[in-house]
Amino acid sequence: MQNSDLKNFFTYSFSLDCVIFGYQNGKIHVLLIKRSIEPFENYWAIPGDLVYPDEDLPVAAERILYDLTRLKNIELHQAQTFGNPNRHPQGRVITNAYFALIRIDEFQAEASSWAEEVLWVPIDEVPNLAFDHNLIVNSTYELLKQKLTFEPICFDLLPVRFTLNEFQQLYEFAFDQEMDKANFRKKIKYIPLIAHDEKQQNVKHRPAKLFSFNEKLYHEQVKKGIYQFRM
Amino acid sequence: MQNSDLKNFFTYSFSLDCVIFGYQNGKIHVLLIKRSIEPFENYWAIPGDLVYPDEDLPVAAERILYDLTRLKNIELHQAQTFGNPNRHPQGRVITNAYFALIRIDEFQAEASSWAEEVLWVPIDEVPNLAFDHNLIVNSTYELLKQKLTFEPICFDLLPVRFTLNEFQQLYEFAFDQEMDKANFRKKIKYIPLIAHDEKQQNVKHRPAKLFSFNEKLYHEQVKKGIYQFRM
DNA sequence: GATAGATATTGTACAAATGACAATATTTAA
DNA sequence: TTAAATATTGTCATTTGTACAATATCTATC
Repeated sequence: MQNSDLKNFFTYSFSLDCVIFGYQNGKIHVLLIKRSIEPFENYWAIPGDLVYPDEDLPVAAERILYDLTRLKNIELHQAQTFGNPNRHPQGRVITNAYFALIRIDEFQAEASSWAEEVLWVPIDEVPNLAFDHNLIVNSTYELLKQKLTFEPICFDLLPVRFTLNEFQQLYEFAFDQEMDKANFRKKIKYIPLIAHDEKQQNVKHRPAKLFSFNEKLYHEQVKKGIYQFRM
Repeated sequence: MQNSDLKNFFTYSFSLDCVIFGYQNGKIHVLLIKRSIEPFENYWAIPGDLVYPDEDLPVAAERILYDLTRLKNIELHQAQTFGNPNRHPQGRVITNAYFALIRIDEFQAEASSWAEEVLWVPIDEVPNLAFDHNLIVNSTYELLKQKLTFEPICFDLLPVRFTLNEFQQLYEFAFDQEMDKANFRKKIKYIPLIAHDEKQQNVKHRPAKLFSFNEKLYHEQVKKGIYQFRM
């Protein structure tokens, strides 16, 4: 990109910021990067950058996340758009937040490009961030909590094959609500799960059966209108 | 705006489209305008236009809606952002949808600016629209239905004082589900309503009691955490 | 002012879902 | 073989949901 182009681009441009929520030890974290460039050099921020002129938003989300953190194969979901005219000190930059939920230990984040460091920080210990990124993180966290009720994104936080107890623990954490084991199993009766023959390994007690989310059946049922996910 | 500016602006710009849902005679409608300008001249579309470089999004939403339809004092809510690179034939235009819910008979929509006509069309009879506006309308309608479940925005669609039957009709339409009268009354048992002494007027049968939504009590209960609205 | 017509409002009985608690089953470790 | 640990299933009272019926109250008409 030439300098003159950059100038025009930057008087009115569109960026995309990724709020990556990571689950570990029963806690939700957010992935931050340290900026090595102006503006807000040396500030912590969420990974984000300008969208290319010919790039679709979901593609941009993946590219930007990979460029800055080397994370890939993560399903990103659209969140809110933030367009305050003063949110970026160098010009009008409207930004669209995308978010994802991952298990921290299944991925390896590495600083790349102009990201100097990466850091997982618990959601309730987020420091002062660059731009309006605190607003973006908080708003997106609220949205996440709502979406957990209506969309089966909780499975992003579980291993592909999980025990019903793991599922229940996640539920209890996400909705901050304890639940009886037997009753939890009744509650999820209609969620399309695949029961495998395989069992939990290396536990000092009766191993639990492993399940996985039946994504194909889920989409079929939703399409037919015979099922709507609700936690 | 000068011609050269316009050119740069238009190679990469940001617009805002308003999905205005209107309720009348037990049906949800969408407000359309007929475009008198290219591209998509003479096509029906939802009211939308470019956001000014210094304009915040909520302000732009109000301005654009007023410019094209003369509607004002309507509470607009942000919905999704649509950024497919080919969605606009003349360049890259990313657009952010905003939506609102109103009672059609309480407002007067009038074509203005480059809108040649305005039209309320039932949600299930929306014609082929300009750009990707069918996608925007459908996605936003899904979002609306989700929000109706968790937030008491349905009362925006009812008269301030309404009968339980009116309320039920709205429910049945919004969720596309018929319901027994007696059972509907049980279902809404915990929704904070004020029962007035006043009754329905000018009907040829036993008039129904009038109710209104107890917004004050609702907010108090939500604040205390003793109640969460759910339809 | 009595009665039919229309819709509002309330009641009942059964089915299904929920919640608290208990019982049984399967594995490891000793 | 038995204890320890957790998985899984079962029971029953309570609440909520559903279908249907009964009663109440108003208007219109004679």
